Amino acid sequence: MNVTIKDVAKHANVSVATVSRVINGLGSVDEGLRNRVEKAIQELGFMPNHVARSLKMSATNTIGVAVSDISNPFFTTIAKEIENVIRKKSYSMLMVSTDSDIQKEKENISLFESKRVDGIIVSPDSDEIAEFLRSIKTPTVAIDRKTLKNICDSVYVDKEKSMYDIACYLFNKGHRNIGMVTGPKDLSTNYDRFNGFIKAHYDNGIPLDNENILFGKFDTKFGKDAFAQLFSKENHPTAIVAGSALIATGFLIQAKNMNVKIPEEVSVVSFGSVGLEELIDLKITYITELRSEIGQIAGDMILERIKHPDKPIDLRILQGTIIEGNSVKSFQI
Amino acid sequence: MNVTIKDVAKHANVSVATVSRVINGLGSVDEGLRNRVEKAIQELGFMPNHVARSLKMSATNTIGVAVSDISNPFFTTIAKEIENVIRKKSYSMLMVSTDSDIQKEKENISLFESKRVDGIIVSPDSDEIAEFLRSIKTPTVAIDRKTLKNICDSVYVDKEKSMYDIACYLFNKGHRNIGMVTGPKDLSTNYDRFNGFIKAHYDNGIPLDNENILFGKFDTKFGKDAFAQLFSKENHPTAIVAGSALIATGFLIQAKNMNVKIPEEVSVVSFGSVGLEELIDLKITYITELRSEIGQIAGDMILERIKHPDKPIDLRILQGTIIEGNSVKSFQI
DNA sequence: TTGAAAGCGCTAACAT
DNA sequence: ATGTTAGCGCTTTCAA
Repeated sequence: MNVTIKDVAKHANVSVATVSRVINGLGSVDEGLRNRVEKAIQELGFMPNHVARSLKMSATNTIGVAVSDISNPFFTTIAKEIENVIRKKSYSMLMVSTDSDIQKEKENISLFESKRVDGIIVSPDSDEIAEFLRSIKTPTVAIDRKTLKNICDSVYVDKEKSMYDIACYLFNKGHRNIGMVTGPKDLSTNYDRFNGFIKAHYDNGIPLDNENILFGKFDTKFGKDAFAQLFSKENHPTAIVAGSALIATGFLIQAKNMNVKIPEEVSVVSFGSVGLEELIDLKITYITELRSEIGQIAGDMILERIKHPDKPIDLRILQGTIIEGNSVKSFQI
Repeated sequence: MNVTIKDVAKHANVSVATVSRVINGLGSVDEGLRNRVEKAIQELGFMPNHVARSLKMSATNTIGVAVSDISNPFFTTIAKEIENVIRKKSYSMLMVSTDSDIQKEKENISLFESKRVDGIIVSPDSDEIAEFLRSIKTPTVAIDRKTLKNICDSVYVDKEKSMYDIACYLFNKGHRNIGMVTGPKDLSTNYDRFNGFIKAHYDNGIPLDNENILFGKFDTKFGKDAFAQLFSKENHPTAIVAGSALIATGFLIQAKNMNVKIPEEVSVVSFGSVGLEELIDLKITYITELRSEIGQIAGDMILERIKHPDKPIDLRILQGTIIEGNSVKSFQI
């Protein structure tokens, strides 16, 4: 049914070995033969079968990418960069959503292994996956997950440091009562934020009110609810840190609903750019997420790991930068 | 190096055929043997090699998805639905960005063919690709591209009808001078909008000012520029239709900059939800894009096509619905 | 420089 | 019910 290398060989009156050499540009082959073969390929419309090649070569030139939600902009930006990097080396990207379901996550990784992808890039939503990940032999890179740093190559922004920096930034502006609102408590990335928050308080000798720390979901609704809750407190924070741009957007909506002025009545800082400044006369101060960088590095790392399967675990910890807007009030000290 | 079916067979003291039967649950195999095989699989940590299976079966259980930008929310929402549909039938998704580059587009499709994907889903950015698409034998589904409807299975929202409906809606509200701002002129989806726009004018006997029609890019910046241009006209439109939510966002920003009140001074309607109403006290009237539906249908269609390669071309034309906000002023007639 | 042939891991037709 | 074996399309060693 499909044209094979054998058909080409017959048509060009050469051996399959010669055809293979021509296709791959390996070995030396006589000018005349080469032309005949190329003509035959043209005439028959031959396309090399990568499946057969993969079987023979034990390499599929495919990278599997498993993230919780392939429609989440954080991951799609990263995926785009990954694809951009690996395509240059003739790799393709197999993408799956794990829907934050640990079972699905394992199934997907197993599927990747069965499909014999050459490398896997993951951002697991639970640390349970760690031992499973340790058991697989396919090269793996973890993105945005500090907890896997001893298990496989990892690249992530140091969220503890990010939060630490933000808190210190606020302290420097004279704030002494600040809140933090972020995603699920059991995601390490939120635990990191939590640690940075605590450490900053400790290092600056500022007492910490536990009620100022709210874990929930990375979405607008939780941002709204959390803002209302924090702002309704007797002694409400003078500044609140949002664990994501969506949460920060929730803040803005709720602040508007409650007629609370930012930054006059409460300051806001976000993880990642909110990007609505042109629409709302307010530039939210934020710390960079480095999505593109993460994607690029993850792509580089997986290729590197495939090339050198036995080199020691590689680790790339990125540091975010605070981009100042006008959402933080400065107190006279 | 890797455990194969042969190793399992040896370890369990059976033939490879028996192992294969156990793995695939086909044919009948004695209870005792089955157990031995399963134990061997466990002990050796055997994972079936899908590459070999694919070669043998001439089926990879993989769908290739090629869109212009895998970080564009329109496509990622669709991709998510596609993956959701096909995973249930044990298919995986290979994703590539074509960056609106026709050359890359062809390369990607060729790559898909070489990788022997069982089906391809595309949303080409140029009609040039049509003849190329016609030449391939792999089952193909086109999304959001009316022009391919005679070449392969297609699913799209009828943008001509959408625009027609919007224009009529505005006429009914008493508008007689309306503008449209959309993406690239050479994208059929914009040509469709154009046609609907013209037809609505014609059918309603309303004269059309060509200067009211602006083609450009599907982004915020173009939205801003176009709004400024249209609104600066001597006799500016009383309503402007945005070809995408990003363009509409540009309108909002520029309206704010120019201190133009919506809908008092100019009405706005958008293709797709802008989704900022909570933040700006304005619900932009829009027509639905049906992203999820497109993705789901595309997934169904490609599976169906794979099952029945020779059935006649299938076509699913969806109709958007106008969701009324408060961005359109009603004139007394 | 070129070709013959083995073998990658699997499925399934055929034989037992 | 189970095993033997050919063959999917390719790469590559080895021999010529």
